[in-house]
Amino acid sequence: MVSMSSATDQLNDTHLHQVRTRILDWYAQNARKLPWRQPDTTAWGVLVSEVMLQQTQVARVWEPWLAWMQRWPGPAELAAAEPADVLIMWGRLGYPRRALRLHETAKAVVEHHDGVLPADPEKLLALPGIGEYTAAAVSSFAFGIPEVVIDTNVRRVHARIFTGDGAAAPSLTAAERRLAATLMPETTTEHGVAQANTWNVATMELGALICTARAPKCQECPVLDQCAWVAAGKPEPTTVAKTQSWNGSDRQVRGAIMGVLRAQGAIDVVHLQATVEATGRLGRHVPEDTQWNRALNGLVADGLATLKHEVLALPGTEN
DNA sequence: AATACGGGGCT
DNA sequence: AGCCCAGTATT
Repeated sequence: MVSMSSATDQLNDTHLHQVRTRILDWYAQNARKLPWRQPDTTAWGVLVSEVMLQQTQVARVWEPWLAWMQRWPGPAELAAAEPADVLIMWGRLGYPRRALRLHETAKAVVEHHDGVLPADPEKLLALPGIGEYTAAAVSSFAFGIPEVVIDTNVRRVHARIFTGDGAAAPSLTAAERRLAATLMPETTTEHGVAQANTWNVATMELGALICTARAPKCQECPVLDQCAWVAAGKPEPTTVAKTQSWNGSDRQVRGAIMGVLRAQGAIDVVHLQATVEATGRLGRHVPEDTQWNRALNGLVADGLATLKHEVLALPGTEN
């Protein structure tokens, strides 16, 4: 394993320039024509795509993004929507709290930014559901501000090419931020700024299409002969992220309840029992009372479900 | 620094 | 049966 400091030490201008050029050229030839990359996409549309893409793959976001933008083209339209409709429209994208945060952001943009999404990454960061990655991504992709964009793809690509590791560390480190900043093209000219923004998306694209987490397509990689990880014989990653269990988890139960609520066309839990009985079952996993109540109370507390009337009997909770 | 938080697709 | 995914917020 090569340490981060020695990796940056061996970065000479020629090597870095070649890596940049090859990845930028590769992107020019291989970029996917994603709907949110169309030139007429608004900054708001870019934000919507980025929020949907948080922990959700491109293939699953494609159609929902199109339908969403058709229904709510801008922050004003979304701000005027009912939270229940927003959650139902979110569908099965996962992590439905993202939909709620996006709705809150739309309202904040209307209220505090004259209905115009700000370009400043710090202002974006202050909006709900927008963190370090999304703020930088929207600034760079939608507004052409050369922020350093670091997502899971970028981290893996940098780790392999420059550090020689098969995978990035479990969480983003200061060393990774420094390296990523060092790798950005100079932004002293207008052309440099444009190149820096393309560098951001090109590195992400390389990670998504070629330098994938499992079974990377190294034979098709434009920087195969400049990759520190390949040069080291592609050693297996030392750190393996532990996977969170799913079967029987609260998340599974919460997700199943949300599925029933979407199917009934309303997020109020008053009719939940009737819906569950009418549709047969909640899912494969039948929760115990305590877990059912914990999940339901959690959803209500999170604003993902509403309790407009007192619920007299929930499935399995009648005494 | 750890943990909670969906859901589906791929190996 | 794991592993992974254009992360964020909370503890």
